[in-house]
Amino acid sequence: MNISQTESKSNRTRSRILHAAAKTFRQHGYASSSLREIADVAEMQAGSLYYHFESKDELAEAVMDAGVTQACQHAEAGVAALGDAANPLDCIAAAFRGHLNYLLQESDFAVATLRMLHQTPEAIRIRHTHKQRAFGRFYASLFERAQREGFIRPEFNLSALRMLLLGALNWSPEWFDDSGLSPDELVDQLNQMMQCGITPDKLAAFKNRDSARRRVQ
Amino acid sequence: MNISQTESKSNRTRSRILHAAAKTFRQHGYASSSLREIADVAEMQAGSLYYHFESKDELAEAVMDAGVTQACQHAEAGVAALGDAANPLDCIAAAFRGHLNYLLQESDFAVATLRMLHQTPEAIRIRHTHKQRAFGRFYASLFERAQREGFIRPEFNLSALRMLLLGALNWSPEWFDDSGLSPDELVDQLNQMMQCGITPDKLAAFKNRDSARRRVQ
DNA sequence: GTCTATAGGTTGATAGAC
DNA sequence: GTCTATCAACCTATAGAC
Repeated sequence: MNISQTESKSNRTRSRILHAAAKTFRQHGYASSSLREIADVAEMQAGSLYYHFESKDELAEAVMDAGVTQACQHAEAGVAALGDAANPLDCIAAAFRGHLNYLLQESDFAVATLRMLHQTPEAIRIRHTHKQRAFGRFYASLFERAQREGFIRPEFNLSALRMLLLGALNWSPEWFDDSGLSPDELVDQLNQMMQCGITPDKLAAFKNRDSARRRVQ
Repeated sequence: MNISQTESKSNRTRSRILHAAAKTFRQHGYASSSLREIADVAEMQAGSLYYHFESKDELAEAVMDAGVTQACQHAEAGVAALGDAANPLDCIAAAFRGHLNYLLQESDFAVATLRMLHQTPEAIRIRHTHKQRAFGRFYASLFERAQREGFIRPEFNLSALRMLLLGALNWSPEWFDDSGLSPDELVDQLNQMMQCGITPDKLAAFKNRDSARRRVQ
């Protein structure tokens, strides 16, 4: 009893520090965030952080780990909710929905992670890249299945396609607040563009034929 | 004569410092890049930087200004090369081509700018946001014309669409080196997805466009 | 214009009281 | 577990020699 209560208390403090760090790192990046500021947000003194974390680096890495893990979990949960019979494009769309709702609503962790990438010591960056790849493979398998089953045209380079789309997601926290859209509306736009393109078919086909002819003449 | 030679020498040194700063900021971000390191790359002593720049902030802002300006110029140049008769989707594709070729090949400035955004003092960030908006309006006008003329379906929120696509561009330096693609191949994938989507049924429409685009390069 | 030397301030981290 | 006090290292920026 005593032990579990003690652990629970310690864990809650640790969590409070992690949230404070994520918030601060998100706002100012890694190097510009001092332990004094993080401690201030967590309502403690800077020296006290060291009871829970060995160094600033360890704290940063813990935030980054949580950032990838949580983003991955939300994307996977989106797919899982669809059930087994879903078609591959719906799976990708659902992963984006889970991922983006998390990225835009809940998460200082994931956004802090994206913004800290090129500031942390190299050892951290290397380890983080490996963890990130596991997340990448999850998405890669969704795209591979979709292409294999004929839902994505064979000429697409799946790796490039995946990274372009993840880039669109990852960049969205930079501007989303000014857009006036809801996360779900934004995902709808992305999925529409991804699956059907932006042109009205017949009009585009017609105009394009036109402009092609004009240019070839 | 003397004056112009002096100015030329001074300008060349200034440029050397700017390039060193861009390279260093790109690699480590704003706060983690010390003036000593920048000076080292520029092959001078840290104190000497102050003859050319008043502060680290001014140096950072100069790099960021160059980053937006150059990216904007390359996007505009891509469109300008098309001539007046080009259709709106070709204009967007050409802007992406110019923009992305710059972002992936030439530029420490633009990438450093993207990575410094949330680390600089707020005054810099605010001024930079204003300059960035001018670039945004350039793209916005391309998309508005395309939608007005029927090349983009009316249900698309143009602002969201634009920012999603620019996010895909802005994120590409993070992974491009591992992709094995050329910048032009990457732009082709992006433009294909944007215009026709990734599913098989619209392939024919794009192939029509393809011959037109390739003549323009 | 560039150098060296250094002031003045902040940072990550440690030690010891409670 | 948290606090206060403090150290050593590093940073930006300045001053003055050349």
